[in-house]
Amino acid sequence: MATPKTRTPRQQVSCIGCSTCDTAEWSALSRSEIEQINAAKSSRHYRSGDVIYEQDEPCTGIYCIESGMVAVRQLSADGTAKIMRTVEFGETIGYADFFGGGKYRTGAYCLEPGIVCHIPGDLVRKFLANSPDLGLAFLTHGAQALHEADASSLRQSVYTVRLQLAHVILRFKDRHGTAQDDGTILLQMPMTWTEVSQMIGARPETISRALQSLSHDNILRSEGRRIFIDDLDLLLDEVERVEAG
Amino acid sequence: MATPKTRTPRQQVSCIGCSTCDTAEWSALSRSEIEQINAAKSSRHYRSGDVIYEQDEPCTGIYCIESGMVAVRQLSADGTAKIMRTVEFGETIGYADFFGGGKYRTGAYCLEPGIVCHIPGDLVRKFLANSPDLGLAFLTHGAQALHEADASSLRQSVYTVRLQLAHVILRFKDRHGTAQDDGTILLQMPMTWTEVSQMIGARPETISRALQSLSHDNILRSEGRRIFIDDLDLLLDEVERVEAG
DNA sequence: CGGTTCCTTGATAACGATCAAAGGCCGTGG
DNA sequence: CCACGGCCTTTGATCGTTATCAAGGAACCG
Repeated sequence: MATPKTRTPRQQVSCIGCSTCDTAEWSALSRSEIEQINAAKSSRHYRSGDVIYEQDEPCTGIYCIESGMVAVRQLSADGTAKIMRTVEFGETIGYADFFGGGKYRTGAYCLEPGIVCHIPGDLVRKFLANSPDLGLAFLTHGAQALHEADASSLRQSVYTVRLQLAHVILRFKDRHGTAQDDGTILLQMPMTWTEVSQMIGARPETISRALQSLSHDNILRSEGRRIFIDDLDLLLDEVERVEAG
Repeated sequence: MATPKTRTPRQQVSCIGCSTCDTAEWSALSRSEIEQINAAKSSRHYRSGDVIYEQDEPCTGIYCIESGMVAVRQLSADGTAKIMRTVEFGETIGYADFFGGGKYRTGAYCLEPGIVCHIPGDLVRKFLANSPDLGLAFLTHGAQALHEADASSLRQSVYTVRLQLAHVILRFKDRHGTAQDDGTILLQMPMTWTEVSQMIGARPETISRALQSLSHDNILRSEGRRIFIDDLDLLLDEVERVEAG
């Protein structure tokens, strides 16, 4: 039984029945193994902006998102940050860095308040040595992440900022959008526009102008972090015109 | 014992003693398992430009590069290609797509003539189910690939084309460069400049101009696909000035 | 040889970055 | 409760980089 998407934040959560354990990789584990994780893990509530782990820190283990939304970012040497991906409840992060070497090569912090659990590295390694299924699950997840990274990189090469913005909005629409009575879709952005600019690899000013441009074409209206998608078809066209040639 | 880097292309190769089997993931397998692979695999010689597998084709297995250099590319809907990474002998490709879903989400073709072996998917799956070590090896390799994709994406966001070009040249220098008597380094590019432009996500004209610009600053000279790096320090500075802040 | 692909160069335009400034929103502390 | 400071957002003006279009020449292959 899936845990409902909206949940009241709890300080202490159990792996038993946790949405993360029902999803993806952890479902490969037996009940008794999950209980071992439950005993060894530590969970903590994070507020918006709280850092889960920092780039270049040594890896201590991996993290499960119980609730909230997390940004995975990479810092350039000159200090500018790029958000590589966002992760929501049910997903595991830090495993690629964990397997790839001793250090976190990306950082992670919370966009929305939420609960994140830490699973010690030893335990992961131990289970992995016995359970090929768990390894395969991580492999599948990692392959998906790689594909999305590639796709994102491709978009960055060929899309204008306006197009990339449309793409981002459509992505979030699926998860965070709610249909209104008047047929428009209300979308509460889960991050600041500055952070959106870091996802796309542009400047905040450029995002602001791209938003303005979409607004001018009567595709949407924005009020702060809220967006009203007036003409979803136009927005879809915007992206599909390029994606479908 | 590692097989020497330069090898004469052979039509038929054995996995026993093959450089690929000594490296990375396959070293996790026992001798008898490698012999099974040897019996089931098929190897083939590819010329420059020959396609190993095409995007959107169903996955039949994974490929080991025995010799030569391979480009992994992704096609945009409008037909423009982006080279996501290049792979050389000893590495395995296609595994991420294999684990990630039924279809190849990237395409692969040879930049240089070489021998590539195909290992049927069933066999991979079978070994993977029994050998956690093999899974872990793929996991490690995949994590590395993801990290490199992230790093490349970050560079694309913050570097100018000239800087990215300098970075690419330095990458290839390590593998393909040879020191000359006069202190310069001779580098034979393993791909066309148009392909370099596809790696970087720029137009060929822009690469040509960036090359011109580096040339004008007495950092290097280019003659066709050959580059003479006159001032390696300047070239390193070019990149480090940004990487080291 | 003839055709193709690749490379180069020039002129121009589009896009996004940069710099600067002002207003809004929010949390903090007086 | 209000004032303050900080961060986010917006807008304008300008500049730099890269794309685009076009055409000529070189290299390569059948």
